[in-house]
Amino acid sequence: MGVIENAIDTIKQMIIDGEFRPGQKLPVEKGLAEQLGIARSTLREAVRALIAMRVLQTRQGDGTYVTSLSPALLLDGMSFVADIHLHAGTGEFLHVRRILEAEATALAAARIPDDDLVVLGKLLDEAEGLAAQSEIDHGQLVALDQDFHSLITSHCGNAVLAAVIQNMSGRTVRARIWRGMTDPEAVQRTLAEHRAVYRALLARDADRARIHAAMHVLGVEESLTGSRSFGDADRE
Amino acid sequence: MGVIENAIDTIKQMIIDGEFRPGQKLPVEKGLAEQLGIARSTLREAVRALIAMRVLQTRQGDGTYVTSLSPALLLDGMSFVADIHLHAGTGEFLHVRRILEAEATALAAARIPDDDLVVLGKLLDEAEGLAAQSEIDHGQLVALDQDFHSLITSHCGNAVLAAVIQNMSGRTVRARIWRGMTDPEAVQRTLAEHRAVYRALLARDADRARIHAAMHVLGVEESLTGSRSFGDADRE
DNA sequence: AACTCCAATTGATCCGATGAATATGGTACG
DNA sequence: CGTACCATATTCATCGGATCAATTGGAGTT
Repeated sequence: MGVIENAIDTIKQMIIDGEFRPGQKLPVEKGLAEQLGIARSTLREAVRALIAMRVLQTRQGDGTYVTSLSPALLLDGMSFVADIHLHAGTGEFLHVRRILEAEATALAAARIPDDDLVVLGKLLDEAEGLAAQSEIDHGQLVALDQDFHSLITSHCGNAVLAAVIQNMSGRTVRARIWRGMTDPEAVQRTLAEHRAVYRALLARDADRARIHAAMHVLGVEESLTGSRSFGDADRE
Repeated sequence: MGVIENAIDTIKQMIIDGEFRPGQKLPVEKGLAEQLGIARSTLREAVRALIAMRVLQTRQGDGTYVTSLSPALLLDGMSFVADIHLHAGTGEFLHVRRILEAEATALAAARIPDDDLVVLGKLLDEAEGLAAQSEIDHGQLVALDQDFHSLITSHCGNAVLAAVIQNMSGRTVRARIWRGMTDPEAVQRTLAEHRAVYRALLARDADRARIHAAMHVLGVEESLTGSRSFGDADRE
């Protein structure tokens, strides 16, 4: 095994063993490099790999720190995977999201506080107001859509589940979905589905919430795979 | 934004744009560094980050290549996330796995070829033979368990779904589950659940397969969260 | 006590050199 | 002509040091 891979594993293990704890500051580069018996540039490459995994974080002039290591943080590299597979695998990612989001929405039905139900209602109102305009601001709709879904899933009681869903459709995918909705009717249908989910949550009805959430994502899936209007059909 | 982050994004974008395709060889380090206007060591740190994401791969003496970029490859960094959260978040990961594996098993009921059903049966026979010994080889059981589950989920018809499940319970988690089964009765129960899933698949009964798969993972969840026999209860 | 400013600390970036692994092309042999 | 072997060039791996830039913390001032 290479020196760098070795250093990466050593640092990882030190974290797993609790020698370095979340939020803790690591020794200075020179010191840590000597401790591991490697050159400073080599250590930097190892550190850089761990930064990419969101395990470490550096602040120039200050030091290198272990991140919070929260699932949400560590799993957010997944959105890049979703983005890079825009061409072929979008449907597969959405399928996973459908399975998880249906379940998370059902779980949230029993847990979401009344306050946040009010917020959801306001998000819906805002989105519907936006969609009624002659010039639809798709960027704003994407943001509202993201807020709506993540507010719900954040109350499913499982941080890992919420994080996976969040990253399952990356920002690029989500933006593309809404951008593809040139048909005003599709926008209306999507908003109606959102409201159906909202009503099920209001009624604290987990089963209805699950079904409406699944239906909603399924509608998105079909609008993407059904109508090949995205210019990617040329590749196998 | 830092020079390195810039380089990482540039290379990513070149891949997304198709300038660098899967399997393709990148320019030599010195050349690419000059092209991006950065020093070679800086480029190496960027490349190292992309290697950690499984986007690039280097072969000393040969060159740097773009990987296949398959979802299975890109998502396999997730298992590290699962491993690092052994202490607190195991239950949450298993919950996600339960949701996904139930669905994947149901999907596989209609798709798994007869040949692989035969293989599944053999895996079960082997595991049961192993469990009947006086000295149980837990390592071997873990391997068979992994083969059993991944053979099923690989036939769910969705590579992303299969990859996420595969990584949802990392090797460390899985090993720990089996190691925790000091009670021979628990081993027998687990094997019985495996066989129930197998029978449902044989009958091509998606609903039964889904329920038995969910039941199986749930049993594992409860054996972990119910009996705090893993020495991690000292941390909050 | 609060503020300003400077110096030490620390990561960011660059550079050049050497080592190690691989591929390639040529050469000798069958 | 084809194959096996070998020398060499190519390329990544690792190293050590130099300089730049950002942050911090304390000295000095008000």
